[in-house]
Amino acid sequence: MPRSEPIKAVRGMRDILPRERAIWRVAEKAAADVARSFGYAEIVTPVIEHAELIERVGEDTDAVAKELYRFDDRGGRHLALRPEATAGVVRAYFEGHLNQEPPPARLFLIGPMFRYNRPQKGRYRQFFQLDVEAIGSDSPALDAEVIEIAATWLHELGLRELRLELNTIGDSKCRPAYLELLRAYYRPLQDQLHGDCQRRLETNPLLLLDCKVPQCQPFKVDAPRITDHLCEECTVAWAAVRRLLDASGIEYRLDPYLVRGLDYYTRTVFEIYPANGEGAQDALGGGGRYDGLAEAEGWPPTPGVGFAGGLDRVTELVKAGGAEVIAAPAAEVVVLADAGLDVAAADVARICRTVRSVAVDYESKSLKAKMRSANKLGARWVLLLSAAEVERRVVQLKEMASGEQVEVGWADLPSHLA
RNA sequence: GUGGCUAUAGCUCAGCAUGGCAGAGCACCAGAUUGUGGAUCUGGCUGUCGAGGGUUCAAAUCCCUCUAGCCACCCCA
Repeated sequence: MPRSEPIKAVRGMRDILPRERAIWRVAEKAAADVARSFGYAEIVTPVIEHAELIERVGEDTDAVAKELYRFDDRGGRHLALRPEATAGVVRAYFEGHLNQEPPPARLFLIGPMFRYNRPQKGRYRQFFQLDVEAIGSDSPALDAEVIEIAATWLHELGLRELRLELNTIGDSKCRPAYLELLRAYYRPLQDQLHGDCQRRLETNPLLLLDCKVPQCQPFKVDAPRITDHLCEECTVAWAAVRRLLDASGIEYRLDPYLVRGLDYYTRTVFEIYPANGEGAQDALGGGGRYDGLAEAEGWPPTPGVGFAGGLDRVTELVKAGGAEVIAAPAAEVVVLADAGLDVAAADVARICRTVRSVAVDYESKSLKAKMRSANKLGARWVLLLSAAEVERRVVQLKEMASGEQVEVGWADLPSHLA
């Protein structure tokens, strides 16, 4: 019989198998617990959004320009798989009338994001993020709060050796003038910049500071710094964020070259890395303030600040840190019945299920083989069932760890397993 | 998107320079042990050698294309 190639997972997509799922559950639970402890409520938004929502919000960023999953549906709508969560959460904030509630709306979301880039370890086309957003307030205290949530989450997971990079990129009041200064500084040097940077000089000069191409590095040192050209409000906010972080004991490093690829960010920007990680795909999270986003989406101007952390990388790091997350056995009790006793086995399992997770071994194998399987699965007890025992409504209850075995009536099983 | 490395049993890999019967360990199955797991011993099963094409009497081995994984760049989570 001709066999065709088995169908494999799509490039860049991966399965989280049961044994890995345990560590993910720990990371997700810590995320939800920490977010809730700061008064953040969970929200779920669609994976699919109008392409325009995504595109309006970050035209010149790689995530949108080169890595967006775009497609048209059967109705001819131009759609996209979300590459990040903020745009959708802000949309939901207005559509769900959360702007009618006392500001700020404190929200968190855990879910998959999609970017069409070249897969590598720690970089997948579908990846999972914890997203935390505080929408409706321009208080710099919320910038610090969001950072504290991020730091607390990672700390809870045992990740202590971290580096928090912090910067401000001004706002619509002071940034335009600064960008002109930056352009004026770089224009005479244009020929010496690499291709992308030459183009960005006019479209998005802030990205010049973030460039890592060697030939562009020498010019950064003398480039004008935004922190020297902030407006009054931004100066005050910048000082407040740092004061609050200092008070909370969170260490950070000022990085004048840290900018965000997305256009809607204002003022605070930050990224979190493992302290000693020299690898490339190692950013654990990042975020910042996006006071221009709501307006870019066509909603009333509304400030906001948020954080996105990568679950894939965080779980990887927790694992690498040697944290033992032992997956609980799929079933605590396994029923091993002789052939033809499936109905009785299911009955017994049903009784036990009131107090323990129970699986029945329906395979036609020797008892020895079934014992081996139960042992491998990590079962705490096995129940042995023969025709004669079914007749008498009893089972042999064996505790695996001690090897002790007793005969128990079916009705008494729950109390023996409690 | 650019450059490089890799792909052989369910898993980890050897075999490939110099073409000549498809291998090992682990896992799995069975027995040693007459319904009873873990340790040990014995035996057994398992393959389109990633896919497609080319060279050759002969290809896992040499050549080309594709696909996928990994590494660096890039980007970021």
